[in-house]
Amino acid sequence: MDIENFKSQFQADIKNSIPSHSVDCVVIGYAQEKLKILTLKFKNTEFWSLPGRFIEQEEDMNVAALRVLEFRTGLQNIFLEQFYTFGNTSRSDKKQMNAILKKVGISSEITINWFKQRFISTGYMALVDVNKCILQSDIFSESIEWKSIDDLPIFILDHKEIVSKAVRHLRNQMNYLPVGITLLPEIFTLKELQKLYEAILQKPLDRGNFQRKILKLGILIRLEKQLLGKAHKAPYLYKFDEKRYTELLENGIGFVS
Amino acid sequence: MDIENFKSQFQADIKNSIPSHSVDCVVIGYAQEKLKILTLKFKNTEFWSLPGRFIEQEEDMNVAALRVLEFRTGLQNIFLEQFYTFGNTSRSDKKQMNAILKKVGISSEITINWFKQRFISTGYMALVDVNKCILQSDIFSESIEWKSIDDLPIFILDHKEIVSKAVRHLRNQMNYLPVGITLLPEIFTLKELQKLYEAILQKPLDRGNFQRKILKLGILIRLEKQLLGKAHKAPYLYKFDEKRYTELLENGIGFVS
DNA sequence: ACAAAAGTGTTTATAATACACCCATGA
DNA sequence: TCATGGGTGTATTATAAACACTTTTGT
Repeated sequence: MDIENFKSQFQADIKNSIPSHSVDCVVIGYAQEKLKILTLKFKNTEFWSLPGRFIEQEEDMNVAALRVLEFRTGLQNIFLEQFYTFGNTSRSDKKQMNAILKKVGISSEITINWFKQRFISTGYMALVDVNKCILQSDIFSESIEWKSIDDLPIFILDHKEIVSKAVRHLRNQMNYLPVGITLLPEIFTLKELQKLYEAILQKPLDRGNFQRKILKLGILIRLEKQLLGKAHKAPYLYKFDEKRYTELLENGIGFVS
Repeated sequence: MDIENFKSQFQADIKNSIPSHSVDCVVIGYAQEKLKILTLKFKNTEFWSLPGRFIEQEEDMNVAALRVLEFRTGLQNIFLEQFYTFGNTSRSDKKQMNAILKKVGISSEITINWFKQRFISTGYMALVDVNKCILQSDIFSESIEWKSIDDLPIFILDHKEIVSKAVRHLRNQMNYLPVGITLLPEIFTLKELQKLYEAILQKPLDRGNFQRKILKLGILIRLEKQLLGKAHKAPYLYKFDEKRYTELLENGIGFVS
């Protein structure tokens, strides 16, 4: 799709969307022992944003979120959860939006006026395996990247606050979220699982206690040992017992050490 | 204000509000050892609703919620917290709205069309002392009442679901919510506090363990004994140490026995 | 004296925490 | 054989849960 086609398609889209309301997604992944957030960079600027979307008149709000996620990551059946709706008037910044639209090269009155509205935005948190994502940029953005949560770029509007509220939600609701099964590859070691938990909780856990507690839950299936070529005992590999994992999640899987 | 004035005022209000979005409040009180919900009955119908409001163009969303609460209860500085945003298309029901508006006696095209929109609604939970409220009805409603949470009336649209999600939020977040200080009168006995906790958690608590745990927290100030004229030991009266209470709430006050 | 409910104490079971020990592996 | 990290065991402490004992009060 070329630029002009994209622009007219976009104008058709916004005509069919409900005004003043959008969804913004905080897509959380995990790599190099860090939590990662999916971010988009606006063309010719240093501003980044979260993947978002408007809501069509005949579309459920969570479907709107799911669609933008499918578009951006190429994944289906993504786990996502609404965590907060941002409704302060101060979150719109006409000046900043104007400047960005200009740099990006949007001149259409309709589009500019659309973005000048005061928006209420509902935040969704999604958990994905970064290695399975095929990232998709668009006409507004010059790149789409995973950023570590302790090294985030400059965001537009209140997107920084949206991210921090999502991460807090992740931490608070950890015991009720399928963090292990969504953020890790299918097969992993206990060490890797522990590192994930430490990344989320931001504190070190006792190795022995972590292992005993999580094994006792019966949500892990032990596979053969991993041959690393390292100068120490080879760790077992594990995968999740999906059925039991989801059963237990209902009542919360607590293992804060 | 007479009916015609009210109607034209209402039309002016909706002109100044953002379309497609509203706030609905689940106002929670406590009386007769039961949790209570504030409900409004539509004129000439058997349908009840939650107190709600539209959001003005230049108004923060939580301010919109606060305003409807102040109007309905006569209270200021109410504790309230957003808990979920309801965004399914199925939640609008043009037929039901039409029928109700007719019964209520609304004939204005503008008003009817306004209510025919598809709305996204953000739910707020509020905690109040029922004895301090001065309830305020309006031109649409024939009464405003506290209903026990286990004996709720028939609600319009998805308001039943909104209530149950609010109550679940209350239960889940109990340790982070100022339930005692908002729902009870200033002065109370430990028994009364325990009954409140039992009403929220929906399970009986051990008296001895409850007393010891909560006293150890240091959030209660013991007053003189209560003279009941009953054939048993008189209980102490207590009030909250507000400063310490709010300090502890930050990290959660856990005493599920 | 007795019943009823308040206040406090005791016992037991369970879980959290810290850390120690042995094992497997490649250099 | 030594260092490294993996798997498992144990001792200590803290918390939860059940319930027993004593106190106060009006009848």
